[in-house]
Amino acid sequence: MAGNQEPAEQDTERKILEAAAKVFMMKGKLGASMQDIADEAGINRTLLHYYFRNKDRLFDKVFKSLVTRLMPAMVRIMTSGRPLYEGIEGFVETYTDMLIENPFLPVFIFQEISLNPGRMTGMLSEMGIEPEKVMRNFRAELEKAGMKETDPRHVFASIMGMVLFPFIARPLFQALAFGNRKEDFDRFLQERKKEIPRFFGLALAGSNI
Amino acid sequence: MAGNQEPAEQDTERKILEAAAKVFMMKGKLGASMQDIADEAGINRTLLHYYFRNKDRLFDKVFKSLVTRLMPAMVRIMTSGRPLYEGIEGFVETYTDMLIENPFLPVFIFQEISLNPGRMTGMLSEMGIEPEKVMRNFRAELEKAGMKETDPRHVFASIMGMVLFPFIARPLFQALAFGNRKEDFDRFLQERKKEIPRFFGLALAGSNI
DNA sequence: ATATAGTTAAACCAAATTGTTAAACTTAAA
DNA sequence: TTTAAGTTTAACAATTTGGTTTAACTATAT
Repeated sequence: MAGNQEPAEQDTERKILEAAAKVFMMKGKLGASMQDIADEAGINRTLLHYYFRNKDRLFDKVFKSLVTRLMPAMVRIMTSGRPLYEGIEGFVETYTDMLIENPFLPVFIFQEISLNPGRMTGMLSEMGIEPEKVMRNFRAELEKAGMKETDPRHVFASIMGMVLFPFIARPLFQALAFGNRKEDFDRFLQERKKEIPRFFGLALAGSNI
Repeated sequence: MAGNQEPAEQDTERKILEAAAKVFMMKGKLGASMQDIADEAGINRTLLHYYFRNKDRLFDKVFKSLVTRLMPAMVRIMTSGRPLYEGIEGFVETYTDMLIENPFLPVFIFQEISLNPGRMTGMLSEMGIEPEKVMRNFRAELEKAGMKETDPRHVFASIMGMVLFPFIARPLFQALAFGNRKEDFDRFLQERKKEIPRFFGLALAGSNI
């Protein structure tokens, strides 16, 4: 074929998706204009439509890719196969690092699934995630670790909440508890990788007396 | 003065604010139109401008009132004066109940402070909240309870995260872990009032061996 | 050299939304 | 009954935005 600029084509598409993800995350779906995204990507607005037809289709692509980035880690904790404490330690570490790289991700995702809850259900099965199976695995892990009597969903909600809170509440929390000193907050996030597992270790110890 | 319909006037203003809060929470600031709010309040759109001039002023009023509703409970936990465990128990209970009444509140608030972080700092001092003082109190409480070596901010982040997570992730979490059975999810929220304090009790026991 | 995908520029339309204005109507207080 | 605040209706201007179209330009593979 003639005129095949494959590298440029792929590069542009990637550039657009990256720019769109950034802008969508920072301004929300409605707050972000196609022009904003074009500017961020350093291209013409017409080209956006050339590649992705319209805003909805672009947003869907971006959103799906972000969710699939967020979810696997979330599932991994429940299917790790390692002893609970180490499983938690590994999960908290990698998940926290991922969130440090994408600080706007959680608020963005949760806002969007709150505005459009119907979209999720289908997306989960598309990703090959089977809730019952995941939950059964997780329960088995907990029993191995000696937390027989605890509903695994409570443990799961606690872990997720503990990891996510600083990111979700960041501007408020950073102002309230760190006098808006970003460095202090960042150090806190690093500490948290040890502190959350330690906390679960204590609870396990307490329950095994 | 002539033509003083004070009751009607107050009633309308209240109706508008309630409607606006509901619509803003469900659709976000940008997703909500003045017409939506007028419809929800059962009044004419013109009247909205008559009372609140423009969308920004209306939104500010609503947002401030929602934040002041959300914050005091958040501060109370750190200044309760009761022994830690009971303090946590009471906080989790009242906070959870409040969130059950306002399920969209957290996502809405955190989205908005994420989009407009600057607004918060001023709002905090307006509300008479002094971060340092609150934090000092909380640290004292923790020491009394025997958690001397723990940074109070970690405990705070953990409690808040554990309480908030089910609400923030609701559509996703409810689908993943409860097969979208609302009743099961609601029961889970009730259980959580006991489960979170129990968890902290275990951790305390573990740390005091 | 030419055909073609990629890209830009410019102009444009259509829809939605905010905010404003003027006029009329309602109701209750004075 | 008059007055004035509260309220509705209708219409309008201004702006933003998404989306489309057309023509031109670029670079490259054939």
